[in-house]
Amino acid sequence: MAKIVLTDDHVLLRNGLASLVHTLGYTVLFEADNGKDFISKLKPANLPDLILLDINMPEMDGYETAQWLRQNHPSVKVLALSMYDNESSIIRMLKCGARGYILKDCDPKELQTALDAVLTKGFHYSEMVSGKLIHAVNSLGDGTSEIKTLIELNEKEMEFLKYACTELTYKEIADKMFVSPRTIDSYRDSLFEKLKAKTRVGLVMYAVKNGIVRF
Amino acid sequence: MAKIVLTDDHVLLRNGLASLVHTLGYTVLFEADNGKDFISKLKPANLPDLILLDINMPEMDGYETAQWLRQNHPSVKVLALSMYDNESSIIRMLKCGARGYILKDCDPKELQTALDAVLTKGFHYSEMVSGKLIHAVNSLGDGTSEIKTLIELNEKEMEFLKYACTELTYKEIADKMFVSPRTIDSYRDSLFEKLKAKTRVGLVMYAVKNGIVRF
DNA sequence: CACTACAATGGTGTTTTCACCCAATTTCTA
DNA sequence: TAGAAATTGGGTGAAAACACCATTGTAGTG
Repeated sequence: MAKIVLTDDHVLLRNGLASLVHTLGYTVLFEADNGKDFISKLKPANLPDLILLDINMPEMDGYETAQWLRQNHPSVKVLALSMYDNESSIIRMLKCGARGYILKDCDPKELQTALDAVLTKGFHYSEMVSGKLIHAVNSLGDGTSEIKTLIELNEKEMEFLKYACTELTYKEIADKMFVSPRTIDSYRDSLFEKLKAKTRVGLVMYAVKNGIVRF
Repeated sequence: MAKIVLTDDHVLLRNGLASLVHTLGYTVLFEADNGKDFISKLKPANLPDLILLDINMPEMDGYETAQWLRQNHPSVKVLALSMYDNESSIIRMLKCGARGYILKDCDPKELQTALDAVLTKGFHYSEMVSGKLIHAVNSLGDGTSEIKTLIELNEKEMEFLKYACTELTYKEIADKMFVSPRTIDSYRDSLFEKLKAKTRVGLVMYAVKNGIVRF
């Protein structure tokens, strides 16, 4: 009987998952509100077989948690759970070590399929969330290899992107980040290219879609 | 034994709600994916006592559904369910006839309290979702009265706001809406004032927070 | 009817954003 | 170790966004 942990900041959804997981014959080892909570509740002597991991959470999100798991307890399989099916989140999560990726509004049957697949086969790519990824998955290898097409944002760009979602002007953002306004221009321009955006609004919508800003 | 209907586009969350509602001793009459689905499944001969209604849904959202219910079946009590606790959503939902408003990440106990309160007392204001509203609720009256502080957006402003969340320039938006660019300026300025925003990014973030744009 | 309110529009000017070209320094890498 | 790539920064000009003020027409209201 496989042991499963649920990590999601939405208690009610967790409840739904718990009952479903229970009826599927698995054991819910425990539930956690976020990555930090999960780590604090984890007992190395009684590791779960699988963790159902939400991406957008306060304190410590799904990406960080998955990475931590890969480094500290690689035997625990990660099945990512997300609100939206945008390609970059999926790839990023898979890159962090997730064995599969399902949507919160999926059918319970699909969750069951995914759970079974990850536990038995070790992964679940399904029809890869509305047909995305077909081109990217091929170059995925063993799960630790790099993905070239992935959108990588460095620390600075990430920080800038968050500020870009506020009403601060670029000059004000420059002050906050202790760099010159020209540098901010560079950050913006490189993000425009990476995210295929043309305006600041495009950046904001990208950040929203990818859970980079919480609201 | 009260009859309850669950309307939410997230199947898993609905599952959680269903099991919880069930253990609380209530009957789940049926579940629906969105407002349209709800209306099609509703049988006038067997009306529910209460509907747990999500706000952000495709096809027909919580606001529309609540309004439809108030006009067609006012005896059905509405308990709104939302992701985020921003004041305007709450007020708007209450104005559409909701008897209470709880968050998706609330504690199951709070849901129980809210359900019981709405079914017995007819309403549930709790600590009003993180202390907001204390000033607005006083002027609420019987639930059908107008609220002055409410943010009302007309059709044009709504349409503009959606376009503002794209990478279109104001000029292009003007073309799409068949008005002059000056008129777009007006829409923008009135939104700035209503939404207390200073920049287009502020408008976008408002739209995101309030589920005016889906992503 | 006069008065008010509001939606649509225009003019003008400032600030912010964006595009394009370029340079110095560091860091990575072949 | 030489060259490529990334990081930070600069200048300029055009386009977009924003502020403020004013006019017209229309709908509603006392």
